[in-house]
Amino acid sequence: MKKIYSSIRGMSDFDPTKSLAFGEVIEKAKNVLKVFNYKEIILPILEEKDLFIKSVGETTDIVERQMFKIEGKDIVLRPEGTAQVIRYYLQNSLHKSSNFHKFFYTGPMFRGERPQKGRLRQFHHIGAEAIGSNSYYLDAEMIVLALKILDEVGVSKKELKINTLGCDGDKIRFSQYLKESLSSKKSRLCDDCQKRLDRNPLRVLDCKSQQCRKEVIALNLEKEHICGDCQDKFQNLLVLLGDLGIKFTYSPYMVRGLDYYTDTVFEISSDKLGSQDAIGAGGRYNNLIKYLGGPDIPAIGFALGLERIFLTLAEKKLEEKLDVFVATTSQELLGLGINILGQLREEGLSCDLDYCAKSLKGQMRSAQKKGSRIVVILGEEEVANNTLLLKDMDKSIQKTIKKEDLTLEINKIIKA
RNA sequence: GUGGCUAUAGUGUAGCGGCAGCACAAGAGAUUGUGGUUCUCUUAGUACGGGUUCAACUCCCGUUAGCCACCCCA
Repeated sequence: MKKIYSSIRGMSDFDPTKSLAFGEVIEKAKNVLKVFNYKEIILPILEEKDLFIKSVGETTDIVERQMFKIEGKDIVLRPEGTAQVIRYYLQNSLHKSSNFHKFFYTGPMFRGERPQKGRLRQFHHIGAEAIGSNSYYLDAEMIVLALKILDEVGVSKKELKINTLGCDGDKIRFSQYLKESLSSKKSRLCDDCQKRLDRNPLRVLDCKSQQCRKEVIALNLEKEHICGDCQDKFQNLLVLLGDLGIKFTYSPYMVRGLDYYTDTVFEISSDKLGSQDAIGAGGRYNNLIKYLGGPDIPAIGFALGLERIFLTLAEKKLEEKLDVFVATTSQELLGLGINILGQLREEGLSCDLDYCAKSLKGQMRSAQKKGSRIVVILGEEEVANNTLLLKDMDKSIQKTIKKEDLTLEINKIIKA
């Protein structure tokens, strides 16, 4: 038996129906982004590995074991977009051209995880970044924008979770505190958390294990680890969101897994997704630009997972209907048929004919299957009289027209 | 990355250690230039590679892919 190649693990094909839905979602999202004045940038799929080590974090799973490397080079397939946008921003010294920028991007991202529903090795993000302001009004805009996009594309049920991690100083202090206060109880934490305590103590906070949760609650954490400024800002943001009518859940134990996040973090989830329930997430990354060698400029962004968005959408029967199908009574007339197609396509009408030598009956069947609104029938009789037979498929009526009236008559039917 | 489950025409599904069925879809046709309903016919399958056995789609191992939970994240 001949070998049939299959796609690479975790990388799926989009069939015509999915592609149509994909295009529709992207288009709707882009319209919202445009209304919010975000500018699209299209960036390469390959980046220097070090960019992600420095931004996402050396000890994160993404960097430690999920990146696809180009053999023999320090180049990887991008696992996410934020670091890349900042790379672009700094490379072009955009802070010198204006003190505030809004960008968005869409495209494939790559992470070598074990695939599951809602978790692919090649998946698609649509992400937005706003660079140059630390205002909580901007935080609110970001959240409103993410929700608005999801509304527009038809994700009805979703939950917004929000938290603040505090500024860099807060994060360091709090990590230290957790390390110290939990070290005596280390043996009671799950295996994962014992490791986390050394490497990334904040992650212990959102562990799902009952035992770890108990220990975290026992610490009786207030928000004292967050400095006054950050607390005020966060409070203001929550009030503002309330005023804007945004429903949210304050999730004090939510910690995002990418090192660059600071202050406000949020996540939007759906209960239709099973284990991989986050359809979008984002937050501030006020230190990233400085950390990547640029000036001290605050920024915030989010990313939505397109495949996960699709999973939440009820499967719609999306079909592209054909305006006109051209049927001929013999193969010899195909040349004339093709001329007609050319004429119709100039008018922007979608049309097609049969290349498989089907009988007229067969052609009618396939016209019907393609959802054709109109069938143009071309036979010897029509050729002799310089006419065409025009059939309205919905009404099941047909009439003979003069060849030169073709587009006129078709438009009459379509616009009726 | 860890543990587990699954794999049968294009799709959805039966079945059995001894001839692989069904439905839908697809193609052809039903007095010859016309679609949808109906009827007839046709095409098409045990994911891949090994092993056990007289005999494997069935049992075992491996590979690949998908799924579930964990992990991670969008």
